[in-house]
Amino acid sequence: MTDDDTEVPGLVRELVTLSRRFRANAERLHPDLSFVDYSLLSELAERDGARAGELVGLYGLNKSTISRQVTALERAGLLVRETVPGNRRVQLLRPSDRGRELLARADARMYREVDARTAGWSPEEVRALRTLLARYNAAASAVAGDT
Amino acid sequence: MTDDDTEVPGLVRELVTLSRRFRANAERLHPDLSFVDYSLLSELAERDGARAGELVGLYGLNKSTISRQVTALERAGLLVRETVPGNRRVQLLRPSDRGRELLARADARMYREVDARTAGWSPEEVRALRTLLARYNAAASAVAGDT
DNA sequence: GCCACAGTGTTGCAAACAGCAACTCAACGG
DNA sequence: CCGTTGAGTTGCTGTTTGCAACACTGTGGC
Repeated sequence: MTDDDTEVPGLVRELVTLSRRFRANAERLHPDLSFVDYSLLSELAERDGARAGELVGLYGLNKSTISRQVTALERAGLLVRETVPGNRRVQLLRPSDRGRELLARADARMYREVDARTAGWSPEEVRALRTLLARYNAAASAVAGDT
Repeated sequence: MTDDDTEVPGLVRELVTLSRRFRANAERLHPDLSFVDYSLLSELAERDGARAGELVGLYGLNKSTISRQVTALERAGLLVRETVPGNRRVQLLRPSDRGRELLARADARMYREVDARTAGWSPEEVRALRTLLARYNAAASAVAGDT
């Protein structure tokens, strides 16, 4: 589009590196809660309950994948399913107390890690990265159209 | 550790969302070259050759994982191994012509995608995201100490 | 020169992660 | 009542990853 095109290849490389690395790193940071489990619980806690379909849309995964991961979390006692009164097809997913507990511990480690990596950054820079990533992620949902 | 701490949780969530989503999206964008293959070829092309151990360090993966992925790429004819004269232990990995060809196609799609997602951004914003991510990734290597 | 040791990569095994297609069950519209 | 759509689940398969054990190369005593 404009002449910021020269930035795009570099941006792609950073996005790829981050994506491939972040998961492995998270596994090391909190071995008791896998990256997948962490991401799901984190999302459910943030939204205070969500349906499986929303998670499918959010991560662009197949519904069978989400179904299995939810089942695993439930069996591990980290999440509970609530049936919505008016509609027996959908189920509201919510982290259990134990789930919140593990999530809080994992969160603490993640925050410490990101803190460490952004040590020496100005508050504005941290904020800018968060804001720009948020915009990018939001655009992602729109572009992909993966509902 | 200043009062930008309030930004960190939000930043973590964006990083998680991006990491979990980006891979699935890349698979859809260029089905002929998996995300894993793309990341490796991209890195090899950029550095114009690298050793397996460097890739291990870069992505924080187990060396067996890299070994297998390199083997797969070689069998697919997308990469060649060169033995370094002075040292028969190491091998220099390089994308083959066919590898570069597929990489170029995948790159084109990735660039288009990122372009689309950053449509409406100012050049400075795109540049800022790239720069901040680059700094974050660079810090990652340092913090993790994963050599 | 030989032998322990460190470096580099490979392989056997097992687990987590993911997609596709076929299925069940619930809701809705005639 | 029946066809259709929506929401999840399950069988099957393939990929991605880690760990431990291995093979082979180079290096440094001795």
